[in-house]
Amino acid sequence: MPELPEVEVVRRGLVSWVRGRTITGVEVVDPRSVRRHALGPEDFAGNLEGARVLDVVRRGKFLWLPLADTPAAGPGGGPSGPAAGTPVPAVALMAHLGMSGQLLMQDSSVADEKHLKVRLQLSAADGMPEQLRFVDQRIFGGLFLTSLIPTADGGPGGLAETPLPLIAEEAAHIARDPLDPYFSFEEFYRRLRARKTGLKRALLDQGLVSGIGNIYADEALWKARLHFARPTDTLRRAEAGRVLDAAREVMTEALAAGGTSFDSLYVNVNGASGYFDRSLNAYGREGKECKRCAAAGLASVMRREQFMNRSSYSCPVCQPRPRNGRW
DNA sequence: AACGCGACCTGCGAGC
DNA sequence: TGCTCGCAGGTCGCGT
Repeated sequence: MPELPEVEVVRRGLVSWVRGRTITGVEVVDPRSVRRHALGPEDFAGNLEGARVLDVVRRGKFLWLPLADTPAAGPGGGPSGPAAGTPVPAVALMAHLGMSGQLLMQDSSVADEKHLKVRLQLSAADGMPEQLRFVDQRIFGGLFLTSLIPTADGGPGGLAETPLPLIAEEAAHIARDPLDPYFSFEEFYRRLRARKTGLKRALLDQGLVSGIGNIYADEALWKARLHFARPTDTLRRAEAGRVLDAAREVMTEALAAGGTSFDSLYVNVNGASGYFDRSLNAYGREGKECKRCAAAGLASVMRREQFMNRSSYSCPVCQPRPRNGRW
C-alpha cells in the first residue's frame, strides 16, 4: 500500500499488535521478497529469530521495526545504551510495501494467503494474533534487515511511539515527509527552487519530500490549482506553500478515512479497506467534471495525460498550462 | 543535474 | 472460449 496515508494506517495498526513481542519463528515462503537482504534468506531468518520488537517507525513510505536481542546486535540491542534497561537498537526489520505489499496480523488457524511471502511467528500475547504475515502480489516490496544510524539533523528518524534520533540506513537518503513535525518548509523551498524540473516530478522525488505518490501528487496539484509541469525554479514561495499544504491536508484526510483503496490490494493489518477513494478530486477522474469548476457553474472535463510513464489527472481550466509559455 | 527507460512482478478488464 | 494489450498507490540503476 503505497503512499504515506496507507503506510501510516499500517504502522498504527501494527504498533498495538507487535510492540514488545519476540519473533519466535521466521518462514521465508518466497525468497524474492527478501532479495534486498544481501546475506540471503537464511541469514535474514537467523538474525530475526529471538529478536524483540521495540517499536514501529515510518518515514515517507518506508516502515521499520527497531529490534533488541538480535544475534547481529548482541544481547540487549545495540552497543551500550546510555541508560541501562532501555535498549538502544542497532538493527531494524525494514519493510517496503512496493505496489502491492500487505502486512497482516493473523491467527495460525487462518489459511495462507495466495501471495503469502514471509511469515513471522510472535511470542504469545493475550487475545492477539500469533502471526505477522507479509503478503505481496507483485513482489516490488520486501523485507530485509538494516542498521540504524544517527539522523543527519539529530531529529527523530521518523514517526514512532518512542522517537529516537536513529534512522534505518536504507531510508536515510529520503527526505522527511509533510506530516513529520521536523519537516522544514524553508529547506524544501530552497531545494525546490534550485531544481530544473517540473513540479510533479519534484513532488514524487522522495529525496526532496517523501511519502507523496501518484495519487496524492495529483490531488495536491489539483487542490493548489497548479500544473504538473510547472518549472520548479519559477515557483513563488506562496505557491510552493500552497501545494505543500494541499499535500498535507489531503494526506491527513486520507489517513482519517483509513487510506485510499480501489480494491482488496490495499488494506490495513486487519484486512480492512479505507474509503478515501470516494473523496478523490483528481486521480482516476478522466472524462468526469472538475468538481471545483462545476461548483462555480463552469463545465470542464478532467483530462488524463501520460507523464513519467504513468497517468496524470488534472483540470484543463483551473490547472492550465499557459499558452505563451510564461508561468 | 536531469531525464528517459528498462527491470523487477502478477493480475484484471477491454477488445478482438 | 481464448489471446494480447494496456494498465496498476513504487523504486532502483543504467545509460545519455
